Amino acid sequence: MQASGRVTIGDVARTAGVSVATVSKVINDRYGVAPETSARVHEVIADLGYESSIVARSLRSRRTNVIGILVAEFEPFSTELLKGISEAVESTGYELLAYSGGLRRDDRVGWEQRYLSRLAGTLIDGAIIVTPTVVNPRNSIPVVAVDPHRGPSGPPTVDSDNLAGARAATEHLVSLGHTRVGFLGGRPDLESARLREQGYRDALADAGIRVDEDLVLVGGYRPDLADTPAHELLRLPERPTAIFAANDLSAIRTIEVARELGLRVPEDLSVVGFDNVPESALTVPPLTTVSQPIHQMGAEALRMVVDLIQGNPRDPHVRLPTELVVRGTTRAL
Amino acid sequence: MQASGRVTIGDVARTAGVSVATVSKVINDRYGVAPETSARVHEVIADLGYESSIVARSLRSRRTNVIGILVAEFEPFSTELLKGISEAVESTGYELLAYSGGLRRDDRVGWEQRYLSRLAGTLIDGAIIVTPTVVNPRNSIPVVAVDPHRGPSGPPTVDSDNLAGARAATEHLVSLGHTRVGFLGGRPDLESARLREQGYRDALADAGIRVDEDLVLVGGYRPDLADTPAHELLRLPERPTAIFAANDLSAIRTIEVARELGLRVPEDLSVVGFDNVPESALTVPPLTTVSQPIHQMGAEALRMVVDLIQGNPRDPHVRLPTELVVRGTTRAL
DNA sequence: ATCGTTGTCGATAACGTTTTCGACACAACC
DNA sequence: GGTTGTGTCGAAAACGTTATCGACAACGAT
Repeated sequence: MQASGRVTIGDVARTAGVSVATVSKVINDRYGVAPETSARVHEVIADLGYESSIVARSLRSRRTNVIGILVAEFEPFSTELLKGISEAVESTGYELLAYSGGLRRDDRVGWEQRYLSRLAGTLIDGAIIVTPTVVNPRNSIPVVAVDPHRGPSGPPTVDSDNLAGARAATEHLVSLGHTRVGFLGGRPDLESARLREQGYRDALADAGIRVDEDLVLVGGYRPDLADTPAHELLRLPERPTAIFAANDLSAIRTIEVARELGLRVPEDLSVVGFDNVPESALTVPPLTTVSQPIHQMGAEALRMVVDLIQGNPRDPHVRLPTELVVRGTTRAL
Repeated sequence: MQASGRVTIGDVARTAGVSVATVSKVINDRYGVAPETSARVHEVIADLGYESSIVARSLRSRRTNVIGILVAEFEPFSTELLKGISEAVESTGYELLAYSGGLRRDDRVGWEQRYLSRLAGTLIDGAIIVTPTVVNPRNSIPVVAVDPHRGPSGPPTVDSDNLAGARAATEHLVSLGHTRVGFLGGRPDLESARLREQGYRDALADAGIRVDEDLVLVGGYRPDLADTPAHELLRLPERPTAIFAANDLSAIRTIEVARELGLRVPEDLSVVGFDNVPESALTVPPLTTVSQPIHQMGAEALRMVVDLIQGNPRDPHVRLPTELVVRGTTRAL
């Protein structure tokens, strides 16, 4: 009978000869419906292939069993995170909804609040926001941020030890004899980018190497935003012999730029990345990088948001260790 | 004033001193509202940080500008696809919503229809379903499937040339002198798995090698489902000297199993995968595999579903080429 | 017989939005 | 001064669901 495709609860009710209220009770296992009635309704539901609309359901009752993952874009980091989250969700009974608006180049700021407003209070019970700039603590639903971590008073956060990782990467280059080490930065509004730069500076300072500010450029964690600074670094009169890029995508782009300029990696230029996304192993030679346990970070974020939803008390900050992975793009000077 | 977190259109209306209808018109640029009123409402919207709820909006009007990507699980293939889709969506004005229910081990069948019923007609304008078993053509919204392709009469589909790819993989092994080549199959309900097995058989037949049915086992595209058949193959009295696994995840698991059994790859066993997901480069040595242009497949799927939504006439079947990528896990006998 | 209890069911009001349509004021026309 | 337009607005219905609460019947206990 269903007029236009969709089978509604009304269709089920009509077919089964009961009211929509009763059908709703059957679906949600509410008390107060006779066994035979329930059986009949179940039968009709199976017959018609009815599935309740998430949308209508969530509009009415503030509970959907869906956790939202809000990302600006599906790039390697956020999809790795997604894999970790997906593995961890299996046993929880929650469903996953990863959302990404079609962002224009210019409104890449403030998307977090916008997405949250559009989905929260209705579609999702909790959210994991990936690399948000600002996250408003006074939200209706629990929110966990991945990346920012501005001290113990900040919002619930999962991140990794960016400072130690960047330090290790830079120390690795220094130990190979590099003294002119360039830094291609990340998104300036992110704490992780700040910490990675800090680790770079700390390591150089410890080694007694003065930081040449010409060698410290700002990128944005995206290949297209790495292009200009990479060119700039590699065209310097006194070219750096090594570059530490703030994430793998930038490092990969740096290698490409180096190739375009006729430089060999690692013979003429050593490159280190950060993240250890699977793509980092695809370059030739494979990229030396700092590994973040991204899957584990995703799993932690999921556990945290579930705990917050269910009201379980817990430490709202998790920081996981990083580790240097030496592969093929670094070499002694 | 907002009582419980969420700012609704009602709050905006009250604050601006107009009706909700007027606010709605302002938001949607409908005709019939005075410029000054519009300006005032816009101001209030900015002040209150109002964002219309996707849920309520989509419940009422059958148009959301959101495209759903329905997956059983966020594993490497579907997330690669997601990246391709995400790149292609930028210019279209659509938003992306990737959905994955928390599937239990046993209800991995029929999830496509279930997800579709829950989201379609309401939340999303069109859907891309990744490796569905059945896809009902009589749906309310346009649906593009990635993977199945049962002839020109099937539903709109994007896939790759599985047959040629599997053929190339097997021929590669044969050309290296392998005659006992095992096949670790994929999800039996998928056309791609069928075709990959067919390509394997064809190549062996062409080479004049009889197919030993003991060497053809069924897996399921997942590491856990590859475990048993991998063990089985490698414990055979007459062990195969090479294994062609129907996807990279299975191939990677096969390598691990081989290691556990004390076999060296590629010295004692050559392994070829299928897909060329980034993870395939992470193994040591990196995996020889058949490359599918997954990003491009995602982009094609997106273009197709957008065309279908907008009613543009187009060929509902796209098949992209595959290519053998020889890396480190294969060696001459 | 009456009363409370228990079990079953359905009307109905929300949830936040869009859309339709009628109300109203005002200007312009004959 | 009536009639017709034109511009602006709001009341109300609708979307598909859940939650509340009252109606009703059957039944056992007084």
